[in-house]
Amino acid sequence: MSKTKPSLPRGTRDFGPKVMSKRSFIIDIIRKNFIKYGFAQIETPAMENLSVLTGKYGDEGDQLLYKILNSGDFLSKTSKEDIEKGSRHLMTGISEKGLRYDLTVPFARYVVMNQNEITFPFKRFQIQPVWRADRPQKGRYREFYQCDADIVGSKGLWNEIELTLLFTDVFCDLKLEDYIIKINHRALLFSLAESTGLKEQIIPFCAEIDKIDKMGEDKVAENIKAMGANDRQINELLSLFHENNKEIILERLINIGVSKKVISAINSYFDALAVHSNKKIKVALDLSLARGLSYYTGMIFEVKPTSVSMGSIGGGGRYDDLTGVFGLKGISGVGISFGLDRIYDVMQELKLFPQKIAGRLDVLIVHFSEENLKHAYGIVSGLRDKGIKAELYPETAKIKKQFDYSDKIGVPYTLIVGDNEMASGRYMLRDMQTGDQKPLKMDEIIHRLKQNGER
RNA sequence: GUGGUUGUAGCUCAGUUGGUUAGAGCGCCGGAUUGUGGUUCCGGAGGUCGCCGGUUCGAGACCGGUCUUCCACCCCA
Repeated sequence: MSKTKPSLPRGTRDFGPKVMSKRSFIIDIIRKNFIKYGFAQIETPAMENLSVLTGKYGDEGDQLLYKILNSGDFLSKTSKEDIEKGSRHLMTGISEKGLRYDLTVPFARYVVMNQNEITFPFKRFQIQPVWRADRPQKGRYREFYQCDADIVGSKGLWNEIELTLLFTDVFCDLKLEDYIIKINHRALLFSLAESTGLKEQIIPFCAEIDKIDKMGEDKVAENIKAMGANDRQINELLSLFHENNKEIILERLINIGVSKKVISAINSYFDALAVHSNKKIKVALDLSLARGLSYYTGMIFEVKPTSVSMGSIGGGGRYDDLTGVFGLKGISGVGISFGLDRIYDVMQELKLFPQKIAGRLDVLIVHFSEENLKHAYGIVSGLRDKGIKAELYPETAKIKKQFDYSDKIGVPYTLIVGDNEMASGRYMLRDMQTGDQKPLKMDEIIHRLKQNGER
């Protein structure tokens, strides 16, 4: 067999122990909060049938789907004509499965397939990787984790409020403060498009105003004009974006035809959040927020870091009829998603990871001789039985080498087992940070290590 | 998918208009130090210059392709 140079597909990564402990730090906080809010965990397969995935993410989304070649002689049922018709047509004959693109659509499929067992409202969370055949950049990967929480089968506004609080709690626990939750409502966007005379071009219209931050409003105004809006309509639109007072904005939106029901929902939403004044809720109405995913129908959310150049680190919204395409009508849902990999990148850039993320060990036992080593067998087990993460240096080696190892793995304490210790029954516990060491009895050692482990 | 950009030791990078045996710092290994790590000193290992092909007497350097990195579109977590 010829030797191959090891390599990884573009946009995918290995996670070593150091990175993994930081990723786990984030995941643990997200999971803990999901559970605190009463969500139940599920998992779905990495691959789904293409019939489930295609057509749910718009044309661009479909192109970003990873498709899996059929097994066996996948060309046997194709003809020359199929090949001549192009890869798009050919694909339908040779590929029936694809890697999931997000967690929401597989969840919708799950809900429909398990509708008889599910009690609504159903709250589920899911933390799994998704795959997109995108071109990688910073903060953009081909394999990345999403952490989703959705509530289906309930139209109550409390769900939106609760998810906003969930966003807030997670970022608070992460000590990530440089972010803003932007919210908007599809109905507002729709009315804006209508009053700008672009009712029929709602999607391109949204795509344009979504770019105001990036391209500036002059350029966007120009593009909207090219779509057919007149100067008066454009000025009207821009003046709305210039308005900072939320009440005035909402009032003007009523004037352009947004239903009072939607406006009062938005008002109730902000009022309810104001009640939770003990939390620092960083939420703002942003009329330019559009979001791409085509299935949102109500309120939409996006979490943007404010001091780091990075795309959104979370998002979500309400979808009234996601399960409809799978044959289950009338199930409304709302959900949010945390982008684990981007949260990691932001926290890394802002140096927000705690200095001491729980290490893999509480204590390492070092020794001077074969006899010491054997004597220590019982000590490690004893410590482990007490719930202490303990390791025994597994072979005789120079004590210097063993301390060197302790240093590198960053263990907070070493326990020294030598002839003196064996004779006295008191073992030398060394604090690797300060260098202080003291001969202690076993129960004192356990007490000390447990205290340190809980910190 | 379109356009650009990057690649030299484990890491960060030097390497003149193409010219002997490709360098540094950090890290790594060993020793100074046979019951004590982080400092210091001494010694050592480590490179098919991303990969394939071409031009040339001669390529790390030039050309083509490919993979990878990052960036701008597109889109998005």
